[in-house]
Amino acid sequence: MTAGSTADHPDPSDERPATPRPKSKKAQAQQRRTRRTARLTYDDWVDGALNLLSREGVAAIKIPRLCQELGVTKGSFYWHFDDIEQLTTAMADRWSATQSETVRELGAFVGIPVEERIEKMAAMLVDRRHWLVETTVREWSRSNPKVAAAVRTLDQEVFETVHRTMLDLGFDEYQAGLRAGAMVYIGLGLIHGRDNLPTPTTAQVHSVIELLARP
Amino acid sequence: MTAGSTADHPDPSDERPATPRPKSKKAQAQQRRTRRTARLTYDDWVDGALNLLSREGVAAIKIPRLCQELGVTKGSFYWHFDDIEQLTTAMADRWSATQSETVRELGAFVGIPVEERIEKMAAMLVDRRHWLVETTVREWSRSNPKVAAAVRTLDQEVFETVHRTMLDLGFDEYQAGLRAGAMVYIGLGLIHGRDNLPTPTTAQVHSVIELLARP
DNA sequence: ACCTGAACACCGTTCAAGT
DNA sequence: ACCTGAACACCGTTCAAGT
Repeated sequence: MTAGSTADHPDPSDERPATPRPKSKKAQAQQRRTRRTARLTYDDWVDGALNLLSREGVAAIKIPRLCQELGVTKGSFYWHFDDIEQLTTAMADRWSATQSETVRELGAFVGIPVEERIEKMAAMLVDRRHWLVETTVREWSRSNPKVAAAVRTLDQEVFETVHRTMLDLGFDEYQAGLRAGAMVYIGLGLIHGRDNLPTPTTAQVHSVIELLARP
Repeated sequence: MTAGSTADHPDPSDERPATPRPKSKKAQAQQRRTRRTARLTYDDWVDGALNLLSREGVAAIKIPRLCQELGVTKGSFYWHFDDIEQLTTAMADRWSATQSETVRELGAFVGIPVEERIEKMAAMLVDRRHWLVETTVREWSRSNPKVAAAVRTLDQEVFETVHRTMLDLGFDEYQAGLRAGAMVYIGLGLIHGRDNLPTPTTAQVHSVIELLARP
């Protein structure tokens, strides 16, 4: 996947208006609630859409709904975007950037003692906050390739980190890959299956991790 | 108009027309390709929809598309169904009945030696045929509560079977629940995550199961 | 009993016209 | 540069009218 040209006509310079907004304090203040006169920028649309997404879910990402939210007509939307897919792509890009926080958090794991790492991983798995976001985003990823790509990157990053930890614990390549894979797939299973089966307790998660991390 | 109409009211006898079709060989032959004169039954619609689903995916379940497929107009659809949700519900019911095959297959596991059970479970996990169906149905379940319920039942049934196996292997209640949960969540993770991470080999799946099934 | 045909609301998309 | 307003295609739904 080169560059990011989603459409079938390659014109990279046109893909994203590069946000040439002057945006004085006046405009910035007006953005607070009832914006009426201030023109919208590309970023305003993406912000508004992500805002809507988090508040009302993936079903609310409809052009009329968004236009109502921003106080403009549908024609305005199509001045900024080629189609609704470009919007979701932009949303996915923005989300990817934001979510790098989680990746950094994972990267920091490598610096700390292995025992603590296991503790932290167990904590991340049981953290309900994560699940809410993850479920929404992964549902969204089913209908959006860009989001799917971002999720895939995160999954691989998680695997790498866990894999590294297993190697640091003294497992050979095969065993480390095995156990890391099991852990990551358990995590993915938890994200998708927690509604169908009794959610494991922190103690149980901890026990399983110990089981897989012990030689 | 409230007489015998299939409106949105509790009237069990009316809920499902009970398929009172005579359906002679003539009609049955005509159903093959270009049906034109034969009237459609409730079951014809459900069959056609499931057929479409398997051939063209969840996106093809549109009323105009289905009508074109069956050679009738949209009005016909609304004589048989209250809305599109009732169609998908009927499809889910039919699928649930079909899928009981998998459940029976699982039930039969309890009768065989534990070592073989583990073999069979590993085989089911690696069987690509399962994944294709599972992925489609589980994607569908995200937008259809009836399908979601059927999937949940299956998941619980799988957990019960694995749990039983762990108990039969000699684990106590806590350990059996722990290890069964880990296995099932790994399976769910595989269904959803196989595109994001390298798919484990049969040998690897086997190793992990042995790891979790060994005291 | 089963279906047609036309209508309506709603969403995505286009475009000429405005400022 | 950014937006309005009106149009069109498409999908879900309703309903009077046909056989």
